[in-house]
Amino acid sequence: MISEEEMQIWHMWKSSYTNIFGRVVKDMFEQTGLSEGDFGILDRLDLYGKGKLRQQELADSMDWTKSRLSHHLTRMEKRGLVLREPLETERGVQVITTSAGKSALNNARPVVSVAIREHFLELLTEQDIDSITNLAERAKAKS
Amino acid sequence: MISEEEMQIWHMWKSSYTNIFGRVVKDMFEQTGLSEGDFGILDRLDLYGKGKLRQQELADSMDWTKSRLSHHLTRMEKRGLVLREPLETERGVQVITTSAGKSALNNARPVVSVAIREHFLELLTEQDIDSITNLAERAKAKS
DNA sequence: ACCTTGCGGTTGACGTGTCAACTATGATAT
DNA sequence: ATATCATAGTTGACACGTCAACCGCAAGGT
Repeated sequence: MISEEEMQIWHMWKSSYTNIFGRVVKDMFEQTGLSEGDFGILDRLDLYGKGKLRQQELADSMDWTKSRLSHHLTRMEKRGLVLREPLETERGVQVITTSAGKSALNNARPVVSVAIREHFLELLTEQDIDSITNLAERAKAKS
Repeated sequence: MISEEEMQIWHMWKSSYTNIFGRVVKDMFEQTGLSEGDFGILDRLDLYGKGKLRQQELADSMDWTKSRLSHHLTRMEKRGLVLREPLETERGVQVITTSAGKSALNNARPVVSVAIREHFLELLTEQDIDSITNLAERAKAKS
């Protein structure tokens, strides 16, 4: 069993995340039309693959299941942000950023920066950063 | 703009939450068949209303929109966990926990405790608890 | 050659959330 | 009494995620 105080910690932790993350995502969506997922995908295509990546690599780098990615790409393809092309050398699919995707990404970068700074980084003390770093370490090790 | 390190903090923070929260939710669902939302609703009905609550109060206490709650209750009603009854004295709807709902809740409490302890509390130092508390304060103030 | 295995990806069903539009009803002002 | 307004709740469309079942294709073993 868990004490009332411990349960409070849990609730505070959840609501902090929900609030902050929600604000960042909302700003981004309102100002750029991109969701977190959209941004993550375009970002990785740009950084790791200069605009192209194999679907499976992409899924791995985002820690997403192939199903989740497949669904998401279907939606993004419909909006003209990316397109899919079969690989010639081996089986599998290349995901390619369209020019619309590129400009959406470039558009979004500064917006995302500002939102993260304003809604998240601004709130953090040095100690918080320590905690976040350490907790991330311990949380990852578990998996 | 944001430095590489700052972006790392953001990513670490997101993935810690996703990992930990995901583990808790998964344990709960696998062992009790309840989602976070289900549990939250049944919990509040029990604590604040001895099994009954007006829909709007419930929504407020969970920080959910009425729409979100309405959708969720529709699903829970279908599964026999709660039922809805119009108020006689005023307009509005009473949400009532069924006996199936009650036993699901009692069933779930210890499971939730264990999961939160194992996946979350175990990972925390005193300093982390401080940080969580303070950040929650600052994150709430903003809204 | 044939069969199995595993990888890469898609699909459909369903739970979850948001948003905007809608209905209905109580409260308030004139 | 009537018009207006706010509150309570529902609904439909759609984005997002998970899960399990499925398809197609390479690689290896026999």
